[in-house]
Amino acid sequence: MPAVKKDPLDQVFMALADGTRRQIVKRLAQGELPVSDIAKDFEMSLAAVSKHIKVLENAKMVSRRVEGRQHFLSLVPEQLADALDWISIYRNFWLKRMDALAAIVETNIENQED
Amino acid sequence: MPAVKKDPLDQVFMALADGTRRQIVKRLAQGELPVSDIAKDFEMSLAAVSKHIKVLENAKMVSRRVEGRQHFLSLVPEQLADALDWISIYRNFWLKRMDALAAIVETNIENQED
DNA sequence: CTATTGTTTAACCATTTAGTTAAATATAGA
DNA sequence: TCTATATTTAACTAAATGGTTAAACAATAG
Repeated sequence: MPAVKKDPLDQVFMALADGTRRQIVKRLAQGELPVSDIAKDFEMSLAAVSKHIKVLENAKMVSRRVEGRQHFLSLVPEQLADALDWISIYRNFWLKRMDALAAIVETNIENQED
Repeated sequence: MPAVKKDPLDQVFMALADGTRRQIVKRLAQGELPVSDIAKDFEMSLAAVSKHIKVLENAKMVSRRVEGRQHFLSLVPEQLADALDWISIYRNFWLKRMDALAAIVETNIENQED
C-alpha cells in the first residue's frame, strides 16, 4: 500500500500516460468485457494486462463485476470527466492563442502578392 | 536520450500526472514567466523545478525564450488540446451513463413515500 | 577581473513502473 | 475427483521518475 494518498488526478493522468491502457479504455467504451477478451488485443502476458487493469481500477476509471471465473470490466466515467475538466480550464487560453495565430496567418495571406 | 520515441500523448498525460507540473501549467496560463518566478511557488530545489519544466518542454507543452540570463516559459496549447481531444472521445459514453444514472435516481425519488 | 544572479547539468539515491515467468486461487466441466 | 479455464499474486528485473546537493555555465554589475 502507498504511504501517502495520491491526488486522484495524478492517478488518472498517470493511467492515461500509457498506450496499452488507453487502448483498454477505448475498448471498454464499447461496453463491458472480460479480462481475457481485452488481453487478446495485446502481445504481452496476461499478468501484464492484469496489472494495467489494476492501475485503471486504482484510478477508479474501471470497475469489475465478477461472474463465475470471468471478471467483467466496465468504464467508470467520473474520473475521466474530472481529467477533461482540468484540461478544459485552459481551453480559452489556447483558443485565444490559436485565433491570434489564425489572424496572423490570414493577414499574411491577404498581403501576399501572388 | 530515449531509445525509442514515445507517443506524444504518453508524454503529455505523463507530464500532467504530477501536481507540481499541473501547477506550473496553471501559472503559465496567466502568461509568460521566468524560471525563478515559477520556482518561488514550490518548496523543492530550483534544480527539481528545472527538471519539471524540462518534462513539460519534452512534452511540447511549454516553450522557452531566453533573454539574457532569464529563461521565459510559455504554454503551448496544441498538445494540451490533443489530450483534451483524446478524452473528449468518451464524452458521449459518460454523458449517456450519467443520464441513465440521473433517470434512475429520479424514478426512485418519484416512487418514494415521504 | 571578480562577484552575483539565473539557470542547467551531473552524480547520486529511493521509489515506482512495466514487463517477465512461475505459482496460487477460484470456478466449471467430465 | 481430476482437469481445464480465467484470473491474480509473488518474485524478480530493467528502466524511469522525482528528489537531493554540488558543480558548471552564462550574463550582468561593480
